[in-house]
Amino acid sequence: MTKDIEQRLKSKNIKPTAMRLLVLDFLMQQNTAISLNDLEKGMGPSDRITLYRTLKTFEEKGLVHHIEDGTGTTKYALCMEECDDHHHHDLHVHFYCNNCKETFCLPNTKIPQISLPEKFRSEEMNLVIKGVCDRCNPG
Amino acid sequence: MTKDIEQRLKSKNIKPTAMRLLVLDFLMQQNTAISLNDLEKGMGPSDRITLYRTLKTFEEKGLVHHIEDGTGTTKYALCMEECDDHHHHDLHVHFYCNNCKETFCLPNTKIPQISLPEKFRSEEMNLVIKGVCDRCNPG
DNA sequence: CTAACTTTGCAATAGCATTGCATCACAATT
DNA sequence: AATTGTGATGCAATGCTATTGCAAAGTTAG
Ligand SMILES: [Mn+2]
Ligand SMILES: [Mn+2]
Ligand SMILES: [Zn+2]
Ligand SMILES: [Zn+2]
Repeated sequence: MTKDIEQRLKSKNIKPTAMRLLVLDFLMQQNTAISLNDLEKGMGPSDRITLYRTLKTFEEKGLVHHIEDGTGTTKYALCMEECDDHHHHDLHVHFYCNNCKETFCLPNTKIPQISLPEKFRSEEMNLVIKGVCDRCNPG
Repeated sequence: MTKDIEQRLKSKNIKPTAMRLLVLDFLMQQNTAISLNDLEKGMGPSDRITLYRTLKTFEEKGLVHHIEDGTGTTKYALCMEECDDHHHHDLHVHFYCNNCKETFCLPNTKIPQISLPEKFRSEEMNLVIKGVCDRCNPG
């Protein structure tokens, strides 16, 4: 149902254009975080910059979040929490597989509370764990 | 004492060239992590690429570690733990100040143990906290 | 001194992120 | 229905950082 997708955009105050419907549809099919390149290759022929700005818009509106996994290439994934245009609260851990080079959201693995030194105030946290993912692990 | 610095290089199996002595000296004067640009500006006139490779060498030998703080620019800082050419164990937290834009090592703030989902195996961890640093915090 | 190896400097390239601007699509207004 | 304003899109250009190739200079061992 494209209605679903359209509704999801509207609920985040994003105008549901054709391009945006396609991008969101594509994002919903992923089970790993993807790069702008991945998006470009995965979609039909479309302008890279428009895709870039679509992702930016989605992020601003709290529909996707970006992940800096240490590869130098920003990855994007749908938000699972109730993010909005004012706050992202992605306190889940991200995982980068050294073997298959995929980046995962681990929505059920939360970043624990950290007690910082005196007078440091935390506003955001980003924890990336690198290793071998479930699919690449034998056994 | 330049002898000190020289010894520190030798103990990590790094040949103490003039350039490397200067770079290490500079690094030891910092109390935040610095970028290649910072290094270039902070040093006398010197070749950017040589500085880049010097940092790479230092990192390979376990003298410095790099930090991806999410700004897109890699930062470097001296290792405090007993890293060697085979293993970095920087399980401390890094902090990026949204106000002064500096990146800090918090050597006394360790990354807690995280229990990952079934079959995910951890090899490295990187936790960056963003917020306001002690120097930028009133009170 | 010579030969082998390492470090340095300069030039070039590769990648990704980001911006400017003109055009297009759409929806509200008259 | 024509007008007009706003946002979305497409294309070109740029900026910035990381990275590599190669030749010159420096260092060390025999
Ligand atoms: Mn995520
Ligand atoms: Mn550190
Ligand atoms: Zn994997
Ligand atoms: Zn600060």
